[in-house]
Parts: sequence; structure tokens; C-alpha cells
Amino acid sequence: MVRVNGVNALSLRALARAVDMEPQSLYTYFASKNAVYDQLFADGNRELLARFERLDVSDEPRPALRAIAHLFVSFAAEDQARYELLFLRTIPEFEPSPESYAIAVEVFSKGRAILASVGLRRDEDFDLWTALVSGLSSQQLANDPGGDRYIKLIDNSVAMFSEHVFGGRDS
Amino acid sequence: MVRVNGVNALSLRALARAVDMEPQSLYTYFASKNAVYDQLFADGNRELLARFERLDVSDEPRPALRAIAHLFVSFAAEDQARYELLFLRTIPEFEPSPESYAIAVEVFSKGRAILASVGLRRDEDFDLWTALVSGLSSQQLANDPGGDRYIKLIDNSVAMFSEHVFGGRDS
DNA sequence: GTCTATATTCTGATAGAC
DNA sequence: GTCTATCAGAATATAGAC
Repeated sequence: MVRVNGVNALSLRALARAVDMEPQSLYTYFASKNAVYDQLFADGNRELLARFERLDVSDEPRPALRAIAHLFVSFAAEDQARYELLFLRTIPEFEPSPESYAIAVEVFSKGRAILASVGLRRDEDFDLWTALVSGLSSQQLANDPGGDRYIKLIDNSVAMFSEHVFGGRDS
Repeated sequence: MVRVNGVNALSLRALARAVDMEPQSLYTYFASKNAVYDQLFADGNRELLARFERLDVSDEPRPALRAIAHLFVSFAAEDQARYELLFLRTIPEFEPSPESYAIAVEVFSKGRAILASVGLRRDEDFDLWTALVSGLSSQQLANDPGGDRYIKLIDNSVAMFSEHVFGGRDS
């Protein structure tokens, strides 16, 4: 539902109908609407974390950064609503529970650790990296949903970034 | 209203109350709720266009790019809801009217023309530029609203980008 | 665990008097 | 141009029978 109609189109009534239930029965499973968002938030982060953990990271910075960027932008491009829920603050009243937020922190730490392992350790560089990758993601979603206009720019972006932070050499 | 509570918090009733009107009287001014969004969309784009036109663009690429990036990221950081409305596809049912969309196209053309004037002419480079600048913007809004964590990275980002597209020389 | 029934409040929108 | 009155339906959520 959320994937098709956006994160704000979620209605407990429609969700219940989709699983052949009366809307009221959902309250057996979710304490509130935000609890549903919270579950989606947690699931999304778990999925991203799993992909990070499955990733075979090269020792060489450039191939490693390429793989990470492809992983993230693909994850983002797959599902606009999930991207909004996880990375944009688009539902003002929603805040993840501590348990769900902990998973998001884990994702962040994992990403950070991978980047550190290829030599990217400065806070500024990490922020610049996330800005670059999230920019490609959000532009892909907003301006070419379903296409690959910005996905095609990933390798070029990584080259630009690597040159900037690593200079001529490789670490 | 939208600025404070987000783009989805807009209700015609609350809007009417805010201007001391009965909700029904709004229909004298707006044919529908989407017409209100459309007005905001047009106003936002007009404002951005005006700022672009006011901008005194340097002949040198690097200072020019810095000024453009600062202009855009500042515009974005000022107002999360406006940014969502103009640049993210966060209201699924809303599509700007042809008249309003024309203003958005004008903004795009103006930005494109300014970048071309400092030597940035390839489509790919332009897309990479917008990804970088929108990445800084959306990260600033999502992770440090009201702060300057990503704004501080602008000059560094422009240096990285310029080096990549212009190489050693300046155009 | 699922249902019926219901509470409460909100939503966008229209008709027609003044 | 603004109002009153009203529609038709949406929303989240609770109480209590089975």
C-alpha cells in the first residue's frame, strides 16, 4: 500500500481491508497507526543492514565505494515511500521507537565502519559522502522514477569523490 | 501552516480559520485543495527564480558555483515543506498546473543557463551538480534542521566538483 | 483473535440565502 | 464575497460480545 500510494496514503481501514480484516481487529497487532510506521521503519532498516552485511567489500577504496553507492542508491530507488520513511522527515508526527531507532543507528554505524575500513575516517568526508549518495538517490526518485538516469552517474560520482578525498594515491 | 506542520498538515478548515473565514468561503479563492498547493508551488518557484535573477554571477567558475550552491541550499534549508513541495514528490495526488509548471521549467532553464555560462554544458555534469546540491540540501533538512552541518560542506563540495569537471584549469 | 457497534473528530466539497 | 446549513465520507480509536 505504502509503496504504491506513498507514505501518507496509509490508512488502517485500507490496510485492514487488504488483509481481509475489519479495521478494528488491527489493534490486536498494532497499538496505533504510528506503530505500523514504526514496524515499516524497523523492517526497512533491517533490510538495509542485511544488505550491508552481505556486501563483500573490496580492499581497494574505489571499488568498495562503488559497491556501497550502488547498494544504497538501488535500495533507495526500489521504493520511494520506504526512502521517505527512513531518510526524509516527511511524517511530522512520526518518531521511531527506541528499539527501531537502534536499528537505524546500527545501519549508520555499519556504513561508517565500512567506509573507515577503506580509509575514510573524517566526519566531514563521511557527511560529504552521504550527501552525495543521498542526492543521487533523491534525484533518481524525484526526476526519473523507475529509470537509471542518476544511477548511471554513480561510478562517475565515486571517481570524483575518491579523487577529492584520496587524491592521487589510494588511501 | 505548511511551514510549521508539514505539507500534509494543510487543511482548508484550519487555513480558513487562520484568515478568519468560514472554510466554505475559501472556495471563492481556490477551486480545490490542490489549487492551494499549486499556488504554493508557483510562489516557491517564483521566489527561487527571483533569487537566481538577483544573483551576480562571477565569470570565474568556482566562485560562481559556490554562490549558486549557497543560494540553493539556503533556499532549501529555510523551509522544509517548501522543499518537499517543489523538489520531492511527496504529495502523490498533487500535480502542478501547466501555468505553475512553466515557472518551474523557467527556474530549471535559468539554473542551467547560469551553469552553462561558466562552462558547464554536458547533461551528465549538470545532473551530477543537481544531485550534489540537492543531496546537501536534503541532508541538511533531514539530519540537522536549523543548523549548518551540511551548509559548511558547500565550499568543499564545489572544490571537489570543479576539480572533477574542470580539471586543473578553469573552464 | 475477530467480530459488531459505536464514539469522535476530521476531511473536502456543494447549495443557496443574503 | 461571505455566510449558514449540510453532505458524504474519511480518519483513528475504544467497548464489549462471541
